Amino acid sequence: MPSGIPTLPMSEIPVPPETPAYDPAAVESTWQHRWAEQGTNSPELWHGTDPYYQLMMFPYPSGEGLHIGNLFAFTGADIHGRFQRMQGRTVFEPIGFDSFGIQTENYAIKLGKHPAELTPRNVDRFRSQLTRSGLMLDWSKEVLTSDPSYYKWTQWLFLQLYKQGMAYKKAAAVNWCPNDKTVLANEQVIDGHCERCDALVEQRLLEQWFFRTSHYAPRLLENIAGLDWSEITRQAQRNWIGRSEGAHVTFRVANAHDVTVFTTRPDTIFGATWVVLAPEHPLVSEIVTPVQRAVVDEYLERTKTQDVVSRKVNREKTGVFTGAVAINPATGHPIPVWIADYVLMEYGTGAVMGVPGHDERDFEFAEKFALPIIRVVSPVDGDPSATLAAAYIAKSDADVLVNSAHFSGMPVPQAKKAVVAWLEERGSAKPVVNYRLNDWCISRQRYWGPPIPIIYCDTCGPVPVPEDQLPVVLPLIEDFRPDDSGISPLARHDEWYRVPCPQCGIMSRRETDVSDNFLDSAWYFLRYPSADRSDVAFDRALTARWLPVTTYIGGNEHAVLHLLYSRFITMVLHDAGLIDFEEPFTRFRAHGMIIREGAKMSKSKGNVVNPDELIDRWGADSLRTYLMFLGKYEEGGDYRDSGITGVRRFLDRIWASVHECVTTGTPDIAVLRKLHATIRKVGEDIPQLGYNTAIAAMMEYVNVLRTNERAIHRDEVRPLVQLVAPFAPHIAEACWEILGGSDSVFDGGWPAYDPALLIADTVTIAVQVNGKTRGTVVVGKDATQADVFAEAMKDVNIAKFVTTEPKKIIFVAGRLLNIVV
RNA sequence: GCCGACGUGGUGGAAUUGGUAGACACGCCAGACUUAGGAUCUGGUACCUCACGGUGUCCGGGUUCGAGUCCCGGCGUUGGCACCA
Repeated sequence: MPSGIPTLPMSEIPVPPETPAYDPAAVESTWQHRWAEQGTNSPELWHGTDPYYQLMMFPYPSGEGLHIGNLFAFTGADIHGRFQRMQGRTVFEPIGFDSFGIQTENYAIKLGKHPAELTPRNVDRFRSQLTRSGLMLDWSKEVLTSDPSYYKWTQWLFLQLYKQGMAYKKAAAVNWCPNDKTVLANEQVIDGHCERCDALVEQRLLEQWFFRTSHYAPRLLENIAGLDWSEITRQAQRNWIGRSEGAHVTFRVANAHDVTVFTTRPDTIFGATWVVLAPEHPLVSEIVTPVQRAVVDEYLERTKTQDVVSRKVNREKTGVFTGAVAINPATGHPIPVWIADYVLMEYGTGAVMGVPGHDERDFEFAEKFALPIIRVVSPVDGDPSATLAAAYIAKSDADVLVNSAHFSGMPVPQAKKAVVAWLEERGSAKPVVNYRLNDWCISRQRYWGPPIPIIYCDTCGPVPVPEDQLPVVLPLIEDFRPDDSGISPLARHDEWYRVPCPQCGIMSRRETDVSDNFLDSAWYFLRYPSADRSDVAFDRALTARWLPVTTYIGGNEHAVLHLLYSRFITMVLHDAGLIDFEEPFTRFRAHGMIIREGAKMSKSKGNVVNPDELIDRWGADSLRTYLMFLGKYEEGGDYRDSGITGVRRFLDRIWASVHECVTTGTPDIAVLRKLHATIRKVGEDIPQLGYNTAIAAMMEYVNVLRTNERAIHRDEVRPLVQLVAPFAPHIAEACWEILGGSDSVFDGGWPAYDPALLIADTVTIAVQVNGKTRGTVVVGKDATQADVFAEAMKDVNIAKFVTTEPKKIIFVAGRLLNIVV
């Protein structure tokens, strides 16, 4: 042992006091009570220095209770928050419950209970589970989205959007889930099926409230570049917003309005041999010729009643000719105008030009209806007259236009601009950027949500409920279940919805839809600091002090909707002058998912693990640490029952070391070196969520600490207790107290490492011959290439491979020597 | 179809970002202490080989003194978008 300090001979080791067994249940309940009594986890929001807002995605309080996935997510966020606190920051780690919404309502229906009865029960269970998990939560700022004191402000928020012109009502074909009996947002429809229950989704036409998310599409996209977020999440948002550059091109139609199409390939216009409208396109009825009227009407009827699946999944092309003729603005040739449901009214202008030579869908359409196919793009050395057996999609920037008048021979990228410019001069095109992002439909024909605060008056029209009359309280009704009438359950209660108009006083009617559950969660982070205030949604000064959120941690299943809606709401509030920032989450990290035996945990697979049982058996500290040890936090991991024992042993050894340690003598220098290396490693890993490797490093240290029969010095364990504290807070507090720490270990700072102790006197250098490692040599830290080579040649197992004069020697100081022969 | 991530022992996973592959842990094997062990402690554990040694990070090429890491081409798993013009 290279230690300068001799270890004590056995006879001089003081007999350690009897070590009490580590009893997690006792330790954890003691400290949970103490934290609650002393308000340890409730920071001083007005005066605390260096505010750090550590946010975790609040849970929906399901009937099953907290599951291991929640706990994994929360623990990771909690460790990060506790670490920041130990760095001296004032950390605010709030919690609440997303207790409104369809999930809760459906669960209540399934149990035959009322959601208002079920919710408090579920929330209570969650509270106790979260508490016994040892999270540093500030319960004094809890929010509950289904409580009038919260949804009053959700309704207020709706009114702010309304005032800003960001909320509007329109009749829209909506996705109707026949099973949940509700309208679904586009994003809740997966391949034509309901995201929640997997039923086939149908189309229905209803009057709906929308938020103008599309208005913010450019900014929502541009700002992504400046966000410190997980890259997968940023990518998902970009895909969802879906920017594409192209042009609007106008086609003249005889005796009717012009038809404008959106295209990303204006360069292919010489190959456009028809124009096609979406069935819902407003120009359809105007354009159709009398001869074609009957067949068009029949087609419209067919597509209208068609369910979403046959449209989205069965992609056989259908369509009808309208009888109308448009003029291709590039060629001047007349081309037919068709109607087909492969064109979507929601995207672009609801009309496209058919370029069968260079678009797969158009090619199919041309084949089916025998429309002409013209090649207008070709590889440079290709034959412009070669027939097309399939759509040719330009793959190379070197592809050129052909059969395109004076543009023939021009490379595609250049032609995209040139053709638009040329058409623009003639007044038939202009460059545009189009976004995939649609407006957000927030109406729900359900019961368990905030009533939308609007009153319909026969004389005044839609009138917002005055802010001083909020909240519009959701009445307790027994017949809250939806039926397939398509109207909200509240619409069955005229005693509730009949109210005088706030403007003129005549008897009017409340809006009976409630708002989307995603609206509840799109602003909860603004509410937390001001949760105890009943006079404002959020206090302006407090908000300025605590927001934007410093670090937000959550699941990537919310990468698109929740995060995008939150960003949208924040932007609107910013533009309304109500807050000073336009992005709510400075830093966002997506955690991975916990799987078990290679599969996602689910009740149907029977592989769910119950955190309560695990805490009973092993303790919350062991469970927390084990969950973090499974794998990279941002990638998740595979849960196995057997693994937790290793972590428990690790904590047992810390417990034993704390009880056995002595204050006499001095710490062992080799142990100290390892300790300081560990302090550095853990301190570097935690901020980047490298929890698994941080734990491994601490385990390594404990292995070194407990090697050999020697007395462990207090100064060798005290910093370890601090390092492990974010992971295993209860045992750390108990150990901290035993070691004489006053107050909480979380207010005791973070140990510093001594750089001098990280520099070893000797280094081990790998010696390779022709790139193959043949051995190692131990040399002084400043050894030169010659020193190392000489040392290496003393080792016969290395020297025997060096039979001739080396051709070349590569030396990496402190690392390796490679001898090339 | 478009965009992205990943692929390492029996298992979960490490690897200072091009420098001793398999840290840490589970499991397994052996030993110690025990009336006992699903407790604790010690040692071993990628594969082939008695050994010398050889092989090895999905497969095939390449760059390099040196590749799990970089490049090209496949295969597989997985996430987002998708009749989006």
